[in-house]
Amino acid sequence: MDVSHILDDLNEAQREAVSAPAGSTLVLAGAGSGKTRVLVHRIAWLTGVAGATPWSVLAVTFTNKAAREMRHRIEHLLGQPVGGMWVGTFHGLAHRLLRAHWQEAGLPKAFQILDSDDQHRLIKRLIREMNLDDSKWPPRQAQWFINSQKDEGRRAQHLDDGGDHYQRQMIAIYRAYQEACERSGAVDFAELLLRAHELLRDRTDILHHYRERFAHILVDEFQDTNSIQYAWLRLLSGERNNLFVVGDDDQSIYGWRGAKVENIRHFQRDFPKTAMVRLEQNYRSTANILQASNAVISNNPSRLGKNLWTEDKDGDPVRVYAAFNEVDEARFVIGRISDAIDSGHRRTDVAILYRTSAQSRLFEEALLQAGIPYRVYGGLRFFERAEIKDALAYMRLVSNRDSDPAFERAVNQPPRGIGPRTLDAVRAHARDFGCSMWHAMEELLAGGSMAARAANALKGFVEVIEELQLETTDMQLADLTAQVLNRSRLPEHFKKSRDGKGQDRIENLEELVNAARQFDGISMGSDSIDLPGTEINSSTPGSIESDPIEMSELDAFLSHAALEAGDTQAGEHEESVQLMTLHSAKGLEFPLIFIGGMEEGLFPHSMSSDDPERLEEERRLCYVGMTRAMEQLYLCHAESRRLHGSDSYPMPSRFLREIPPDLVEEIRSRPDVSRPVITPAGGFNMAEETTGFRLGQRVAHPKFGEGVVLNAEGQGSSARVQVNFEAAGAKWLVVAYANLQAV
DNA sequence: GATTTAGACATTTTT
DNA sequence: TGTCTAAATC
Repeated sequence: MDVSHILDDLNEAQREAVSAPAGSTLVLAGAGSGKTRVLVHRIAWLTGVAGATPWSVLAVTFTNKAAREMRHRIEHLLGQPVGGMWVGTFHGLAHRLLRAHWQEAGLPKAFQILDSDDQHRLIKRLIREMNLDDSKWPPRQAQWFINSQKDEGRRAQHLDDGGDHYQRQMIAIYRAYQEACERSGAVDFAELLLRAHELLRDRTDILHHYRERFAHILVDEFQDTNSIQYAWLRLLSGERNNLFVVGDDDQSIYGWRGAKVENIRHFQRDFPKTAMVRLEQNYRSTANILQASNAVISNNPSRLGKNLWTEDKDGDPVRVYAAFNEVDEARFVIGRISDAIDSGHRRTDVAILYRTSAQSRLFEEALLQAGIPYRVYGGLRFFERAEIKDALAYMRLVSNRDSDPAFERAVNQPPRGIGPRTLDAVRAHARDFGCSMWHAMEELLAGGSMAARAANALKGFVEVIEELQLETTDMQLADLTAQVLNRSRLPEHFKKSRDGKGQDRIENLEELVNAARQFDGISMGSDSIDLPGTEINSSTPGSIESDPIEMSELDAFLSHAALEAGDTQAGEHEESVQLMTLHSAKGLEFPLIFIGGMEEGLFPHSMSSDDPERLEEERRLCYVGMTRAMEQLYLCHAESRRLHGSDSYPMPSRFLREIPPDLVEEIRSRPDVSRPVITPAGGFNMAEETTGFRLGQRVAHPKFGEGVVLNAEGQGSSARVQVNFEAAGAKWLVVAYANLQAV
């Protein structure tokens, strides 16, 4: 294999990282410094130059998308497929381990994965069953509690309530939840990681096997790892310490979800001989954009320190637009986008970023009005849609009748006359005998003590599932799926709905059959089943793991649906402007970036601005957003914004002040346009005629300093204006007495 | 069992 | 202000 090109087109720091000697390596990779590139070239270097087999390489990412991209780029660079390499997400890899060693992990063979929605429903149900008031004990909070405990590696029995009521109750819910999961053979996302960790921790034979095998472990986005993921990596790396991690502490924006930036610092402590490489040359943005971003992030005290530089030209200044209100903000942004498109930019060159998803609506409306196609990131994904989950629930019952979450979902969907009272009886019986709901239902039916109507309804359901199970044995996955639609009568049910979504739902269900067919096609080709989030090896000679993973097509497909929820919108690859939250922009780049809502309270968000650590994370989020821009960066804030129904007069974000003024071009609200004002008399009027000031105009007050005119009312001597002062906030002033000066 | 209405509530999200 | 959920009602 010709490997000469592996180091050729890399800069010095990248080369140093890629060819680092065996042992632990920490690569601090700034935004746009070629992070993925280094990872991919490192793998190529290991297998091509250092003599490692693809077999011995484990590469871990956070998202399926990142995993796919990495594999793709490795194969492109090496010019051949790399079988045997494990490239996948933490969850995908943990899942694979658990499938291979389900017995040792204490799981049923056909264990199923609960997604967050399943988890939420289950917890909600349990809280009710425990006779707790779910307004006092919100399921969301319990879910958060359970997941954060698992992320820290803690089981319910390890926890101590410390005499605290709240704590005690949460622990009780955690315990009940875990028992319910065991009964149903269900594993949630956090459980995948925790179980996989416990498996390696408690079974030295298995641990040694994988330590032997994975001589090279590489981790992407290391700053996003949580405690259990880091523990898992340490366990697996063993004494060899061949851990190659890439990350950027300045881009850590998922602390709220358990990610520990400290892991980067701990890494150097835990692996004392770590080689550290900084990638500081940026290949993405112009010098002005980069300098502005550097200036903002430098306000964070706890950084490892990095200073990005570029050989690129200065480029345009960062443009800051002070909008009159949120509508004006959207109008301005869309106006600039039209201009950019007219002057030859593609729509896909442009992204609008915002802190909260609710902000997208105004931009969408403005884009719609301007007739510019757009795409919003986020939202429901294919396998998360209600109708899809309904169908999957039937499939889950076919695979495992003890799955209570699936039972609860499918039993009366479509409605077949099984009401809350019947279900309560089934639940009570299941709880009393510690069995699954399916089992409880069978016993109740056999007992004959049930009302005839309820019993018949339940029998109808039993029949559906049993028929399905009988007739789909040895059936192809796609045919099985089609048969599920037939027997469940879900399509007929949605056909009846008159909310306009019925047709969409039916089409989605048909798409599910297609998805199953595609999945079938993939796994038929290989000699083992393709597990989501991982790439399958061919065969391992005589080892623990060479035991083929015994898993039906159906179970593989169900796992795939949970671990890889699919795209937001099917087939939306049209040339369009991209809208997304700042969080989902991480890892992407666009020639033109617009960030809206640069206001105190919104960004940094009010829920994060009291705590210094969370404020730092907000600043990192700002840094992430700014560094997405290649050529032009627009930052917008509004003088007034309607938030939850009432008006607010936010101050411009502190992050704006942190940008050196010489890098900024301020854009004023169009001064030639006066806005109409409604006078108490009832008619329209121009603010300028009645008060002498235009809306949006900057004025100075002897006591309050400078501000912007937001509103005006009244006439003559009673004319008043509302001014948003930078220091004092929004105030109404009588023009005749206020002594305001235009600035 | 479906439809309507009232009430709560409102960061960020992948697996 | 807009959306989502849950009780209330037909």
